[in-house]
Amino acid sequence: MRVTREKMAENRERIVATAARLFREKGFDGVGVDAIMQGVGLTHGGFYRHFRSKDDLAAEAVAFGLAASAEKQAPLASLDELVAAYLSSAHRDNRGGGCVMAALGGDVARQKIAVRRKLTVHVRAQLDRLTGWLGGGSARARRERAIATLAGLVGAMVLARAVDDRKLSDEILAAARAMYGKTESGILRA
Amino acid sequence: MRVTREKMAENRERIVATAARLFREKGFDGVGVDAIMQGVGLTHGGFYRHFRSKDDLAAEAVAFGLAASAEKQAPLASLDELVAAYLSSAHRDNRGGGCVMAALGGDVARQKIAVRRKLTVHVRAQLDRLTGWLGGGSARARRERAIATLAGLVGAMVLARAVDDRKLSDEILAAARAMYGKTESGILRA
DNA sequence: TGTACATCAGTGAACGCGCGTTCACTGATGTAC
DNA sequence: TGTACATCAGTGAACGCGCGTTCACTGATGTAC
Repeated sequence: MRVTREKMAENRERIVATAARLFREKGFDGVGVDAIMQGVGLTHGGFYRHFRSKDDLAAEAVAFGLAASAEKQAPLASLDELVAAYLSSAHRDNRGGGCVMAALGGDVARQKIAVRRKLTVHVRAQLDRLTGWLGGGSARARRERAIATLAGLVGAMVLARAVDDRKLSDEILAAARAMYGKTESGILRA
Repeated sequence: MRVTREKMAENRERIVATAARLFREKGFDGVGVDAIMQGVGLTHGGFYRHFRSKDDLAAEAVAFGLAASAEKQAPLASLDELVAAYLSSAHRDNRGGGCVMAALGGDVARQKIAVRRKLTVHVRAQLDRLTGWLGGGSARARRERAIATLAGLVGAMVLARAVDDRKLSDEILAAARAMYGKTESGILRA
């Protein structure tokens, strides 16, 4: 049943991508190695030809999800575009393909150090990016606004997903969009 | 081994309180019935004299944690006091005794409906409370600011806990305190 | 290029383990008289 | 108030199940000649 080297590399990538999606959807503890391999179309036994443990995969899957976020953001040219995309109902309803911080932020604190470190690097990068986009004020003030904005975005998405009422969820997203985005009316601007 | 009715009631309460703490610390899937009962000083078999299932307990434990938050907030007289208490390093380091939204917000979306409903009621109450505290502007503007503030507080706590760097974590809390609190300099004010 | 053999990606049964839940049992509590 | 008995909170062994991980095996791939 051996497969070509290219096929094996492709399989490995699909395992990581599938895990990145399932972990975000159901949490680290909510998905087993079996479910991930089944999602890829393989059987669980082969998993350990690719990874030393489930924790190893978790670290790679988180890195994959964070890299995907960074790629998605690359074409965005302003804070307004980012806020509109981030605080959309499409993002809320696409937990498995969305922001790792919002989907797994609470779980990451309980994960192995490799996972936490990768998320920390990402947070720093996001803050730098936001600091660049937030005009006006001292460097320190811009940095503070970047932190408050990132926190607001992540928190709004967590709440919009946690709440069991579509109208309230939509209201949370709309209010957060108004406060964190929109260059004209947004309040977190210089 | 039968115990008095009062003792039984006390045991039940201790199970709920212990579960509320452990669930916040380790997540719903990270704590077993056995660990909870051991935390109370009982054996796991007796659990089902008190609750129909672990899910049942989860709903009660979440309600307990939310009620505890409400009680803690009762003596607070202003947004500034709330923000200072919420965005403290003591709160960050006391996940088991702190905000349910920050500790379990990400997990709640995957829980049974009873849990989600209880959290939703709490979010509404928190927003009403914040709306009352945020002076100035139209009712609609105050409500929007309340939502952005709640999101910012929860998001800042999630990030401060997720990040694997004490200095960055402290910086996140400090920046969020500056932006969401402090009547004078806070930016989310009318 | 063709052949012979070694390698090893993937399979699926099996492992030990911890989970949520059940149950026969114990013995102190609660109650009927 | 005191006695006899029913109740039932808590115990700890046991249940089926799914988990992460291991392993003997298969057979296509990769390589040496």
